[in-house]
Amino acid sequence: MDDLNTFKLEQALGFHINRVSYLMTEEVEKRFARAGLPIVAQDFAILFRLFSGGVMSQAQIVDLMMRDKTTVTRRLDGLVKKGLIQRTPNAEDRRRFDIAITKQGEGILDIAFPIARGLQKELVSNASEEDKEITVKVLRSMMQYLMNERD
Amino acid sequence: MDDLNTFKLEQALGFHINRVSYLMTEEVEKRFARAGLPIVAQDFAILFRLFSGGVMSQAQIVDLMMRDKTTVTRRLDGLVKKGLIQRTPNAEDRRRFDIAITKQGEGILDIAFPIARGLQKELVSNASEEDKEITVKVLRSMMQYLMNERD
DNA sequence: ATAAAACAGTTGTAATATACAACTATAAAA
DNA sequence: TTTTATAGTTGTATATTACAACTGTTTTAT
Repeated sequence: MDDLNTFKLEQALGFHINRVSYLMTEEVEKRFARAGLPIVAQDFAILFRLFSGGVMSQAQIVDLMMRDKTTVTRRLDGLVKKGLIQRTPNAEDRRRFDIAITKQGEGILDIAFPIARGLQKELVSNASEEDKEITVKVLRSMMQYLMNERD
Repeated sequence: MDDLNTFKLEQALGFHINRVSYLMTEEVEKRFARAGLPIVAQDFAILFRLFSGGVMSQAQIVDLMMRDKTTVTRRLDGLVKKGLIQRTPNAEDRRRFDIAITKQGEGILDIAFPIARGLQKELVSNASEEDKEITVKVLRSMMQYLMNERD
């Protein structure tokens, strides 16, 4: 079951996780586009974090996104250009910017959130509460292991 | 629980799936690189499919990878250049190529497979057999839903 | 039988995503 | 006060991806 000759991809957890992740992102972005929203999934994640968590530094967003700071700089540039977030110099530390979602960004989020949330619900509509909880539990423990491996 | 103001990302299934997918790919590629393997996760998937499924056309690989045919052409170009697969003109249909893994490709797969499989096992080492099965079941139903949405 | 449509694959090109190296400016530590 | 660390940007390079347009081949329709 576990060697190269007998292993079946179709029953491997990792295979399913990657595929669902890919398809889910593709589908939510298709729906965003259909609704005329000028954002991709990553943008949505940033906007949502800023909405719930409030003002953040770019370094904090780097941690959340797990991308290089230069990558984050440029993605935030894009969101600023679209008017969805704003950079304000931080008062205490003049190296920093405070990144905040704008009213316009909130307007986008108001439309994007039900779309993303709706897809999620559709996807697990035939799974029991218990099964969903178990799935999250398993995924969370995988995540924790991977985060430890990371540093 | 389900509106923009009260929703918690940390208990959302979609969030975990995306994050685990990202971290898992990153980690397996780090381990491939450490072992001196000249492949990324996508290459591994192709090599593995060719090994288990035998010779395929590029169109079949397109379906498996869920990428545009031009993208697949170029990724296969890379694998041919590395000597890990080979293209042979198909005998019956002269538009087609038969794509096959080479001896050298199998050599790489012999090293890559235990690495990928080992990581998978580490990741779910503290989950029960039952919980793993439930997780695969949930993911598979999500996948099916998304595949239906697709066309 | 032949014209039209579909299919398999490639090439040109452009967009997007990503990060490393090197940099500026500022703050914290020695 | 000198050194080191932090926050963020810019230059540059690479990888991934796909659309449009193309060639050649096979299948379908007329």
